[in-house]
Order: sequence, then C-alpha cells, then structure tokens
Amino acid sequence: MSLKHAILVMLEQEPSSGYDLLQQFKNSLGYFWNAKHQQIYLQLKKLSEEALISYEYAEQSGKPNKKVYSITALGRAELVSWLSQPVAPNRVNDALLVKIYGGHLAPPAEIDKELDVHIALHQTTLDKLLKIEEKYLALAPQAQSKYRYPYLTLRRGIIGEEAWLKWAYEAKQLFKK
Amino acid sequence: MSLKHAILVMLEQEPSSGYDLLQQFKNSLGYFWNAKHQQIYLQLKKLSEEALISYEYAEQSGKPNKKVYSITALGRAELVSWLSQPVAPNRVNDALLVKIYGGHLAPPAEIDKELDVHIALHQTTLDKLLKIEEKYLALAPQAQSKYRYPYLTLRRGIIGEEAWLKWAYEAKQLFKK
DNA sequence: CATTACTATGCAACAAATTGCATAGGAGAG
DNA sequence: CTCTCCTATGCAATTTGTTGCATAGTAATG
Repeated sequence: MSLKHAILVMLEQEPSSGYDLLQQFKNSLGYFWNAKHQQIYLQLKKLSEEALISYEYAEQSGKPNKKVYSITALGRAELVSWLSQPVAPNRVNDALLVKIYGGHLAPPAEIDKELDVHIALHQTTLDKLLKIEEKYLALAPQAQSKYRYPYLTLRRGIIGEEAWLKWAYEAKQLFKK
Repeated sequence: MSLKHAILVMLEQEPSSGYDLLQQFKNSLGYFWNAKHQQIYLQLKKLSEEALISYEYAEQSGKPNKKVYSITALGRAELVSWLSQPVAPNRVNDALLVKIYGGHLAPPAEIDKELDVHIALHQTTLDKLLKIEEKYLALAPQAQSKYRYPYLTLRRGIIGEEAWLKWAYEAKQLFKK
C-alpha cells in the first residue's frame, strides 16, 4: 500500500487537490506511479481521517472549486518513518509480454501492428519526459538542487523509455526474419 | 485480469503444475509476470472449473505428488481470442522511485545503501537472464525458431535490467555531488 | 442553445492481490 | 531424532484496485 506514501510525498512537495494529483500521475509521474481518480479521492479521504493531511476549500474563478490538501506534521512523520524502511523490489505484470510470449498463436502482422501502437505510446511518453528534463536543465543551479531527487526519478523514466523503444525496434527486426 | 492468460500461455507451451508455474515466475519470467502461490492455485482451480484447462495427478518418487495441468481446446480458443484483442499499456507502480522522489527527507547515505541493495537484486536477475540467453543461443536453429517468441520477451528482460542498472549507477554518481 | 470537452469530486459494487494460516511428505545437516 | 529447507497444495480474511454510475460548474464550438 504505497499509494498512501506516493500521495504524501507529492503533498510534501506542494499542496494539491485530488485533481492536481491525478494530472501529475497522468502527465509526468505516470512512469512510476499510476492511480485512477476514484482511488486518489478515496485515499485522500482516508489520509485526512488519519490526520496525516488536512485540506481547505479553494475558490476558483472559471472552474469548479477544489479541496487543496496539505501534509500535516503527523503526515510528515509517517512519511519519514516509511522512508527509513526498505522498500520491496518492484513487481512487474506486463500483459504485452505475455502476448508476445504466446506470439506463435497469432498472425505475426497483428503483433507487429500492436507493437507499433505501443511504440507510439512510449515515444510520446519519452518526448514528454525529455521536455520536462529540458525545463529542469534550464533552471538556475539553486532550483535544480531543490528538485534533485525528482530529477533522479525523471532520469529513470527517460532511460527506461529509451530502453523500451530500443527493445521494440530490435523485436521488429527479429520479426522480419 | 491477465494472470489467467499468463497461465494459459504457459500451459500452452508445456503442461505444468502450480508449483512449476510458480518456479517459472520466480526464476525466469519474473521480469514480466509475478504472482504468489495462492493466486496461482486459485486461478488454476477457476480455469479448471471453466474447462479451459484440465489436470491429472502425477506421482513422483522422493517428492510429494503433483497435479499437472494442461490447456484444453476451449482454453486454446480463449487464448487465441485474447491474443487478437489489443492489450492495455503496462501500468507501473514503483515504490523505490516514490522513495527517491522524496529523498530529501532521508539521509543520503541511507538511500545510497538502499540503491545498492536493489542494484544487487537487478544484477542477479540480469545474470540469470543472460545465462538463459546463452542456453538459447547454443540451441540448434530449429529449436531456436521454436522459442523465438519467448526469446523476444527474454530480450526485453535483459535490455530492461541493463537500463535499470545504467540508471542506478548514474543516480549514485549524482548522489556524490 | 445544444453538444462536447474539461475541471472537480464522490459512492457502491465487484474483481484481484496480499497476508495469514494450515497441512504434509521427504531430504539433508548436525 | 530434531530442526530446517524444499516440494506441493489449499482456504479465509483483508486490503487494493477497477468498473460503473452520479453530480455539477464553466468554456468553446457550431
């Protein structure tokens, strides 16, 4: 259960609404954390009940109002405690690879086509991440220093996506034989 | 829900017991599919009830007996049908990256130490995969051809692990500054 | 002024995964 | 001959995650 801690870590950096968090998961952090809006709102409610976060209503003009959550001292303590515990290695469940594993049961052209779809997705993600990196590298050294750790995770995203694409093109080559 | 299809795809290649499947997940396929034994046995039961797989008892000497499952014609049809549907892109939830994202809240030495632990794990996995690749490359061309598709997924594992390690060493470098 | 898209939040039902517990035979170490 | 490890299977309770449904304000398009 580290959706809890993913949210705490994000709120520790900046108070946000559920919708804000959702956008961050979708746009920039999706390469290391994914959650649906229902899950986020529910978790925010729970964290709020545990007093690990608090919220206040923020009025907006031209948009519906939102609930902006902030981490509390208790929440920060919980986060620090969690950070001191070792985390279990990441478990992967990748349906595309299951499909390829059984590829001999499907027409090669179909798998090739599906690979293309996923290549497009990963390329889009990579482009997005590279743009974020550009912005980071354009920051003043002090600001860079502030986002040092998030930048490390960004690098993971970039290297990971590049590797994925490298594999995909290799796979397509092997298909032609 | 593609544990179902992960199992079907493996049984399609070779009849196996729940324990066999568990070992495969643990030892070679873990880089793209993970499941606990409870999950596997339960799923086997369900698949068996749906008549997508069948089983017979196999007596062993020196070891407890096992139930060896095989895919049925119905199961193969279900699998082929699933293969023709596009799969959703893989969703990642990586707690280690959450931790690093909030790294400024923990002592750098601790994170560095944790990185080392994970580096060791990934290196072990990579070594394992490279050994499997060696075996594959030593096969006769005909046998290679038979395992063409599983080999593609193996390549994904290798490229993925190499990229992970590349990132980890880069991250450690950035830590020193 | 109707439709669509985006912002913003939430509940309820269901499915899937994890954790805890349980059993049981055999092998090897000390 | 006891303890530990490995093989082998399974149920029950709990926690997480997904799917479906619902509401509501604003903006832009036609």
